[in-house]
Amino acid sequence: MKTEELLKTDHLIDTKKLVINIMLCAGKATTMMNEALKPYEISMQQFNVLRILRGQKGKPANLSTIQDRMVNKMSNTTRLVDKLIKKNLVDRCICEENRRKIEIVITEEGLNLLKTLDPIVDQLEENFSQHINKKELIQLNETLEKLRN
Amino acid sequence: MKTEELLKTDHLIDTKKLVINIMLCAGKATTMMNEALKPYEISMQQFNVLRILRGQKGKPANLSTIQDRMVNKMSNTTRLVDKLIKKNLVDRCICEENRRKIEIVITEEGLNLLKTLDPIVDQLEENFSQHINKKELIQLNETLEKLRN
DNA sequence: TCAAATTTATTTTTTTAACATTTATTTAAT
DNA sequence: ATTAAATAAATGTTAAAAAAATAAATTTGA
Repeated sequence: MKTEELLKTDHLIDTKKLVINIMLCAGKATTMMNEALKPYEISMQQFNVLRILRGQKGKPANLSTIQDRMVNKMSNTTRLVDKLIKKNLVDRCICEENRRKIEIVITEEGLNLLKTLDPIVDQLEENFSQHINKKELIQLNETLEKLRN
Repeated sequence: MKTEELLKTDHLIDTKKLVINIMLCAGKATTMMNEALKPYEISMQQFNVLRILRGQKGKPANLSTIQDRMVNKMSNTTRLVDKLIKKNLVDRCICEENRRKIEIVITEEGLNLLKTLDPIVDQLEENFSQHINKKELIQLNETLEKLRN
């Protein structure tokens, strides 16, 4: 094998490793999250939608806004929101300016649930990065952001 | 707010970012993978099981071995293997030494499919890390491995 | 204006995952 | 040797997610 090919193969191994590492880390984070949220009978996706809505600071969000900001863009946001409505964590009404759109807001109850969950999730996120130091953490975020382009 | 608290808050923001970044990157990789595999009517998980079996180099694997090595430990490996059998990509028989176990091997057809998919997936994995340089790639893998502990 | 295209959301269908239960086999204990 | 416990996988059921099809409202452009 030529040197060039060797270098190429070597690089390929690292890129393969990267994909696996990313998947395993994401899997670990997902498992941690779901376990922490389980007692509250809320899924990670539902939790994330609630956080997106809180981030709106009262301003209602429509479905496509939520979908855009969701981590796992799932196709069926309607039903995800349905479930949150059933639990009284969010409210929905049709937007009067553009009747195709719906307006979704987080309820008081939803905000309270988030208030309960916040410290739990904070702790969990801290734990997730407990094996790396501050410098590595910052560096890691920078590199991961490049990957997302 | 005291300096200590400020530092803590600051750190929390970075750990939150990390979790989101990891999720988004994993989501991107998953999407890329699934799209590439779609024309071959095989899911990422099925593909990974095939690769695990190829890695056995002829030596049969039993269900729990496969499950252990899978990236997303799913509860239902039996049915995943069922689907691969239906497509003639793997074979299954009961292990004679311990008849509780089953022995799973990849078929010639499965190996051929992998041969077709290999360059496609290689390319995709290279693309995934195209925005970072070699040094960053190696550093990234090292840090991610620490996270997995 | 009014049909065609686009946007936004919903519904339906299919696939996958999660959970509990069951069956078959083996190992260990009495 | 017989029973109980443990292991390995399969099955059945229910819930969740993904994909595809449909529906409704709005824009656009002749």
